[in-house]
Amino acid sequence: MNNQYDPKAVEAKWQDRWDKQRVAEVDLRSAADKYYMLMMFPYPSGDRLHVGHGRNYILGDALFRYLRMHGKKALNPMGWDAFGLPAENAAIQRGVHPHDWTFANIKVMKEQFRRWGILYDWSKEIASCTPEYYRWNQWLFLRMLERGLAYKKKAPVNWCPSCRTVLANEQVIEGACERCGAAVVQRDLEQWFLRITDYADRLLAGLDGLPGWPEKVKAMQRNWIGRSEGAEIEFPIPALGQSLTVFTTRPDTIHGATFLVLAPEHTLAAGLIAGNPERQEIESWIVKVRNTPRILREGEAAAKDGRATGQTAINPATGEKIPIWLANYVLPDYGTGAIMAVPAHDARDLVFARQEGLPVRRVYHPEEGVEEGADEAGSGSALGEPGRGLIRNAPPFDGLREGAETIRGFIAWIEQRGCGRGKVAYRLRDWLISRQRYWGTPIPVVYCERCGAVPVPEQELPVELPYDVEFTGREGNPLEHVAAFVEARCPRCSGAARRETDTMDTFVDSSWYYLRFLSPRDGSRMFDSALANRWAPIDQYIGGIEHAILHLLYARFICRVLHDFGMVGFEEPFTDLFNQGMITRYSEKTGRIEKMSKSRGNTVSPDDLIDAMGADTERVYTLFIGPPEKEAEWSDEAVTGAYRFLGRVWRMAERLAEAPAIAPSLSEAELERERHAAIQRVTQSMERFHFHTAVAALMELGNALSRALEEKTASRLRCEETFDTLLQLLHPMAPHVTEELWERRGHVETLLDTSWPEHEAAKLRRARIELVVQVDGKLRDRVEIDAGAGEKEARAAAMASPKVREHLAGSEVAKAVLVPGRLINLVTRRSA
RNA sequence: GCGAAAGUGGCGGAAUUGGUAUACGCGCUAGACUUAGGAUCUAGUCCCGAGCGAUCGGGUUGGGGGUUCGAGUCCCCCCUUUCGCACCA
Repeated sequence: MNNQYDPKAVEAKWQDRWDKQRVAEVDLRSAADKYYMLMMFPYPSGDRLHVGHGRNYILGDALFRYLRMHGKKALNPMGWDAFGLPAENAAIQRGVHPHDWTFANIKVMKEQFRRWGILYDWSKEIASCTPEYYRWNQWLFLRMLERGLAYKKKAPVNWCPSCRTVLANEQVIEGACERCGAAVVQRDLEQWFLRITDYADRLLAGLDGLPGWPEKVKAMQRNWIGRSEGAEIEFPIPALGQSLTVFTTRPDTIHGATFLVLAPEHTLAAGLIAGNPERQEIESWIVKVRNTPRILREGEAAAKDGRATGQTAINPATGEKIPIWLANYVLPDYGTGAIMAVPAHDARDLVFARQEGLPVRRVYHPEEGVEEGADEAGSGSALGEPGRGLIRNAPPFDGLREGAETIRGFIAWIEQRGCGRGKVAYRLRDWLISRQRYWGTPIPVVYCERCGAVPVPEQELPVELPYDVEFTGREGNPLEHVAAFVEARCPRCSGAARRETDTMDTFVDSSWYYLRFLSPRDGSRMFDSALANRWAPIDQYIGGIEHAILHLLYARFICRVLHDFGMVGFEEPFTDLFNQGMITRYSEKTGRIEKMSKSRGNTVSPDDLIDAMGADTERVYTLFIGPPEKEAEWSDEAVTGAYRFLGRVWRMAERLAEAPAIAPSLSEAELERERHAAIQRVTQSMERFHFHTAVAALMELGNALSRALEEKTASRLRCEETFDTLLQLLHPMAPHVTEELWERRGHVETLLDTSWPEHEAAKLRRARIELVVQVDGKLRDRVEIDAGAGEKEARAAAMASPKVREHLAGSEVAKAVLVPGRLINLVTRRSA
């Protein structure tokens, strides 16, 4: 007889059984109620999952099993976000085809999920790299193209002149190509965009209707959308016979605009420097700025660098001629790519004005008697604090106070004079979906010499990725060299045409996958709207904070597009969002505690851990490690705490026989109380996602039962009942060992099919309680008293305590505050 | 710089609504058992002081102030840390 806890055989047995019985499978049409949970769409990257990754899935599975025991057959599907750059890199570096590499990785990951004991509805499995899936990316693209939501424009890419290929941002290391080290340049290419900016306002407003989302994520999205109200103002340029439009949030400072600054990329730049004697120098400077990778240009307070164009514009408010400059600190794609510089009220403009010796003119002046700010840009740098100053020398606005009201007045005045209009600008840019890569969804367009860009007709979808491709990492997109793919017929005129070789950003795949899970094999449509409206939006989405912005914003955008197309009846795809914190661990490499990752060499392999202590141990520890929304440091030593706990539970099963048939005393009511208290605490903890306190409560119940067995204070029946409850409550965290012990206890039904226990309030009450006695708020004694005792009795019992008397000596009790069932506080007044 | 969150034993952390601070676990200490192990069990473990002792007294949730019979929790000021954003006009 072996009473050593050995999880290996037990876990294999139950994993096998869950697989065979397809326990997580949900019939979407007949399910009585709906609850749709979702884990992030994982990328099969080829690196084995480590225990840090496990947190997401283990958390989800604990929730799934918990719901299941509440009678909810939740839908928990899993699929693969299978396109992407690493597959292509693997092909280049190791000569494995991205397709084969990806599917090999998927197989490995599925096995890892299995070993964690995670239940997914695999009948709904999808992989975004299959034509059955990506044809609907193409279909959606065509619908968006029809409605002007997809369009093409020039945009810069990172270009390695030596490899003659496009690089992703992460392939550019300090301005150089990661492979060959050549200096990377910015090159303009015609690329496809989705018009997410049309939805900026709706995406922003929608955040207010998401109480189930973490504030942090909503704040990040608001920040990313970056809405700011202001005005567009026209500054006439007499020499060119046209005017320049700038965007400003501070039209009220227009009288202080002493020069204009354009981004070097601005379309008017060439015209403005045409007559400049230093034109050549300026042109090469422009090229230099443009070739600076965006990350460097925007990064860490890069020095301001500019050139005067030699031209002037007219400030429409003052009628003055002001110089026009080009400078790197003005971004080409925010606002109009041009600003009116007000150095007196803008810190950046001030720096630049001082550097170049440009004039500074104040609009707002401190009020009489108000201390003047430290420097001349003091006022105005803190917009939104009205009353910081008054306008002077700007008729007809003199005397107005800084604030939103004044700004509105200026906008009205500018509109009236016909030199501008109120305008809202967004930081959000349109979504660039073009990738010059093989391993992605081909964009369904062909280019015909006669007809131009022509969409591929719907009946010709999918445009399939060819399998036979050569991967060199050089000479651009491998697809360009596949003649059978590139050479096409124009759908309109049947003439010779060239197929688009750009593929789509993988965020397109992940922005609607949750809908495809509902009808994964439907070859006739993107998804089944009736099922989508029944099962979506997602009740609970669980994933990492790293997707707070891009993925979640794109998915919200696409959901609205589908809504506007009449395909779904809701605008928000994810009702409740939970972001689990990352698992960190000390890294030998860097000497710091960091996010667990392969590159930092601080991962812990679940395979080794499971071999040594079992998946249940990993699960319990992962849930016990701390509040799931916070970062948590993995401790190799602390894992043994979980292992010991499960071992104690395991051995307890045999010790149940030691309990006496009949309780020797009334003290077994205490065990019953502990059992109900545990039910209550675990349930409350689970509802709040506080799995760590749920585990703690179960450890306490285990300790209580262990004590009862040791001291033989409870009958066998009571001990068995307590043990069964422990197994039920522990099941979501440690499914294998609990099922096994449950079965060995002789139950026929599996634990997963039992219903979650409920606590009885009556069982939580004690007849006699310990009442804490405080004197002036300080704990002095505890007295035993009837639970239902009133203030009179409580006070009498408190006064009966010698310790309390001692502390009351020389004082009299002015009043007593009773918290029923908890404490009594005697407040003294010094005796006269 | 802006925004958000958080500071509790040697460590991870607990404490729905203001009501016994430090649950649970790790580590550590002592002991038991043992054909030595990363096994199991028992007891102890916030700090200071007194006592042979069961105990007793005092202090403690980053610092300071306030509200309250009572504050880890609420309010004000300060300090520190982490995360996110950052030439966004």
